Amino acid sequence: MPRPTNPLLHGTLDALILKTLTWGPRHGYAIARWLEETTRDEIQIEEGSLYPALYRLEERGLIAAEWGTSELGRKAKIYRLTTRGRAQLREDTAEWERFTAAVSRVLLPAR
Amino acid sequence: MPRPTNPLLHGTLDALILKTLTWGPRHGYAIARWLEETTRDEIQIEEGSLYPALYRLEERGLIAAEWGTSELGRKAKIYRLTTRGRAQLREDTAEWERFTAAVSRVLLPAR
DNA sequence: CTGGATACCTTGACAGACTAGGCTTTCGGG
DNA sequence: CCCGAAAGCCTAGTCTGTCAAGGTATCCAG
Repeated sequence: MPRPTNPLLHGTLDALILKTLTWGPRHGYAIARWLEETTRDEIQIEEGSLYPALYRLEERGLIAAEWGTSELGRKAKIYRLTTRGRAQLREDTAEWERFTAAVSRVLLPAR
Repeated sequence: MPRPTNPLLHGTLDALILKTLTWGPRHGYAIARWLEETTRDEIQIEEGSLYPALYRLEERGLIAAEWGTSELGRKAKIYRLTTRGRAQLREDTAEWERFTAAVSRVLLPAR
């Protein structure tokens, strides 16, 4: 039973990527693996979503890329969080908390 | 300063509408007003999102419509939750809880 | 040598919220 | 009496962002 494509991810992926990079620079493929592991496969990161997201973030100056080498010795594009990215993450996180709190007030009242 | 269009809403609007109708039948306009009030304006329901969403839900048999009269005596389309809608809401809510829990594990670790 | 994992990239489709209009009716104020 | 705002509903088109499905190249195991 494959998980249906998840519209809930809309808008949160960027923040998830930024947060991942707070633990240190990583290449794209590793970011996806780490996210899936951390969310216990609850959130699947498709490569067709991942790479466009990385470009978006780089273009906005929130992350910076540099070609390097993966742990396994492969060529890989290593991303790191910029100062602006760190600030954006704070904003995104706050926004996300406000939003989920609002939805919870509707969906899960009296808990 | 208008709030930028919120991609986070993607996918949650349907559940919010269904949940609203668990408190009794309402017309579209009232659903939007109730949601904005309950979320303290945190979530703005645009009519361009609302009405298409209502059609979607009606087409899926999750809500049912009937022309009637609003509290102010105006002509209004009154929606009520169907049995299938109630079941869908349970699923959507569970899905939403799983998803937000996963995101929280990433975004808000060690809390 | 074949298949799978690692790693990156891209095109096109699609879903869904939003913009920006439009319509009618009612009501209150000037 | 007129005008504007609020109550209600509707929709065509745009935009954003995820996804499916392809592609490339390298390396290693069997």
